[in-house]
Amino acid sequence: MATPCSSFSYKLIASQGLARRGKIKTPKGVIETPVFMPVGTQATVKAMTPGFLKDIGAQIILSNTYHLHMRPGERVISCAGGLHKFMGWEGPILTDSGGFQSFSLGKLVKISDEGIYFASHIDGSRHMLSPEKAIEIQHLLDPDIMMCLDECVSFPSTKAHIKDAVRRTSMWARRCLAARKEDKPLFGIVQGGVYPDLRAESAREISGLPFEGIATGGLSVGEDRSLMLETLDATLPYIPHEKPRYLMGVGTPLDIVEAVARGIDMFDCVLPTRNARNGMLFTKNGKISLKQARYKEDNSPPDYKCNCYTCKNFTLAYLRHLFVSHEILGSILNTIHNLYFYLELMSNIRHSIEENYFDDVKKYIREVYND
RNA sequence: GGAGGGGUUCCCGAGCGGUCAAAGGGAGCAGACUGUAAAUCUGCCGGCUCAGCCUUCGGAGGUUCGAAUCCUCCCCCCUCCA
Repeated sequence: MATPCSSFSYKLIASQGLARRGKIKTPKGVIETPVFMPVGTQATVKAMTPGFLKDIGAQIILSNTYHLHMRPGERVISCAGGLHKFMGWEGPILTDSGGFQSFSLGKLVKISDEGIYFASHIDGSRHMLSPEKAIEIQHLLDPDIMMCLDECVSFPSTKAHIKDAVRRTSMWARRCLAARKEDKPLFGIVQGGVYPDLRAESAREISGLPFEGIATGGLSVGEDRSLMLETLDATLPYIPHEKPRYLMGVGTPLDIVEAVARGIDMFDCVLPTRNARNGMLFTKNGKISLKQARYKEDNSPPDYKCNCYTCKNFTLAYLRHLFVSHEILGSILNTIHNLYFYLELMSNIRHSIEENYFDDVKKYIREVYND
């Protein structure tokens, strides 16, 4: 299918089973997939400098329309020359639409066909995000990939409620397409809760529209892993092979491996960065909680096999001390490590698909991260 | 020497006759975190043979059906006056 954005393309270069190894071309560079996108909601990946991100191999980061609209406002960013210049990150950026905030902001939100009504989480002021507005803001932010405004529904929800969210998400998808300018890649988002028929319906509708990529949203919102994977299985057959497929907001190392095995190309998740700030490290031997007393005098690195700056230079005893003392450096070092772990995992996944041993990676992660 | 204030569970600190194993912080311990209202949130935090019992509110006596709370003496600490 022809796409309206000549500067954007997806190329499949290898596969193993349903798992895909590909390349996404953007004006800001090529993205090797499967890819993990660190989350930088407020035009910053918390506790990281753009330089650190580059050093550990981040290819693309995610930012957020709702948050940047509230503060500092898209005009400030546009005036600064766009999001890349504003935040000092030269690589590709994907901006989420703010649809997820209809889920996460809970009581501060009201939804109608027109759009999402927010009471600002900052000062309580009233705002409305319509599909057209979400696209307009994103154009001003000037990312490399824009996301459609969707309605992300919490779990569990009634089928009627989800059916309505699917209907609205499809309608908004068309309106987003109508509002976007030809040169800016735009991804559609599939909803449908955990109902296979609604997922299929949503996937067919969204896939029938001329998006550059197709995202699956509304998962990992409370349902357990097996249900999430069943839902993915019910969704992916309806999503075209020639476009990148993005599973939004996912997930744990095991979630990612399972989703790659089903043909997902792109991920983003707050876990490595948030959990780092909360004293939890991902390692090749499983999770480490720095607040545990057992690490008080442990002078080993978090992970002997890890080559990140943190593991090469610091001990668990020190990292625990920083965490317990609420020292800023703790957040920085933990975030460097966790993102390095995620990005290295993705690199291993990519290599394993090319060399046909992805099953080994899958098996290994299942053993270490099976909770 | 005189006048006043105070000693509470690891620490700070409320309580001022029963509803007190004793508010609230902190520390400690454990858990959660999935398109970030998150450097956040939750639980535990005297002991036990644990729907009950035992030991605790500077110490020793006493009043009372009942005391961390009232009385007496003693031991410490702080402020002011000589």
